[in-house]
Amino acid sequence: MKQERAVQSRLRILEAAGTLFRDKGYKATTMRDIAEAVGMQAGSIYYYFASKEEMLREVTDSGISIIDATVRQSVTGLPPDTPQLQRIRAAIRAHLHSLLQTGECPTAYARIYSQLPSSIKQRDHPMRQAYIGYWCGLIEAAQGSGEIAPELPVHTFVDFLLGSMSRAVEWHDPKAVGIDALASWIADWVLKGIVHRPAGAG
Amino acid sequence: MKQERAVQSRLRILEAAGTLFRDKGYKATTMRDIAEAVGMQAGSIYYYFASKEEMLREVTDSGISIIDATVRQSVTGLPPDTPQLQRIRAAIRAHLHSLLQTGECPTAYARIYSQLPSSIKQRDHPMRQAYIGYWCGLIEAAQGSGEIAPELPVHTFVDFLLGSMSRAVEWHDPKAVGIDALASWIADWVLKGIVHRPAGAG
DNA sequence: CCTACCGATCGGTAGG
DNA sequence: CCTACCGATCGGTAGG
Repeated sequence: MKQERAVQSRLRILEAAGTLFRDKGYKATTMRDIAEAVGMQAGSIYYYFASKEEMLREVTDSGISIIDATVRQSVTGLPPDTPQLQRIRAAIRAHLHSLLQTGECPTAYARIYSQLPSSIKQRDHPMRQAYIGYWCGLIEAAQGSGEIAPELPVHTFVDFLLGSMSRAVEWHDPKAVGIDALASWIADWVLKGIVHRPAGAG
Repeated sequence: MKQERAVQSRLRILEAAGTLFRDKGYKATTMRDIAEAVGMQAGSIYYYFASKEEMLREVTDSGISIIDATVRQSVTGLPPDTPQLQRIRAAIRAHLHSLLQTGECPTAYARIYSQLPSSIKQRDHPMRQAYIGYWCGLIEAAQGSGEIAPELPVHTFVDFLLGSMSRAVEWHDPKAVGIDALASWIADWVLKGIVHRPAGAG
């Protein structure tokens, strides 16, 4: 029916907007860019969205939601006796997958976050904090089990780790290194370090 | 004399532009924003700069140049017998200092790089590659001396490390953690890892 | 969904 | 450096 079609068009527009926001930034993307990408006239977008900012809101909401859900599911799906370090590894892999492979919204979120209007940043803040808090919980659980150094400043480390992965969208080349290999490397680097240990500890 | 004054005004404009580019992004910053920040009229800026893009070019040039020079000097200034790992530590500290403390251009560079016009990206490419190459050399030297694991994929690791530090401009809070402390932590994390080693190796 | 259009604002220029 | 202004383009609206 007609409502089905409208929902489809809405999604097509949102996908085009996410792609353009990701590639050009929010301000640099015009309603006419988005309209052209879906074969419409600029004014027609307002049949589906109240404003440009509403589109941005939906793209960022979708971005952080997908990342959060992907990571939590990947950890929840592990056997109950999985070591904490393996949970962290699964979370790293899932986070990178969501950023580099799920679609345009998570990538757009990682790329344009710093220059979002403050109204959207405020709205986004609780979800972002919840996601960071989940990661802190993962690290603290590994400290509790003795797998991670107890003196590690957890929150700063989580900021560092999440930031390092967000930046991967700028330099990762899927033709050179697969996502699973990259995730495994990054996990090795931050868990075991890169110094040479001939005895093979870690 | 008058030329002195003109040079000063040029610098003031460039500093204001860098600050605004850093905080709002390139497209979202208008010539009228910049003019207002230095107490001029919008048209007056064109007495000093041919275009908005010329200002962006000077800001990004200055940004990467400062980062590159700061890091190289910090390593060159070390005693000749300094271990390779200590050189890497010095480079991490210098890179973070240049990003978080030197001024607006390095921060602007790190923040807006991904959305630069391709003409500027192309112009910037050699300097960027040279900087990344310098880091690869530091890591390879440490592999040569046996201090870093020989199987480490150097280029990917450098992308990861530089990206992780660039992102620190988004989350670092100088009131919570000083730059030197942060640099030391990050060096510990990627060199030694965060796993708990009661024996205290590394 | 399109046509036709709006007020505002943009980067940039002419002339002083 | 300012005043005054330009053509283009922006987000958004009215009416169908």
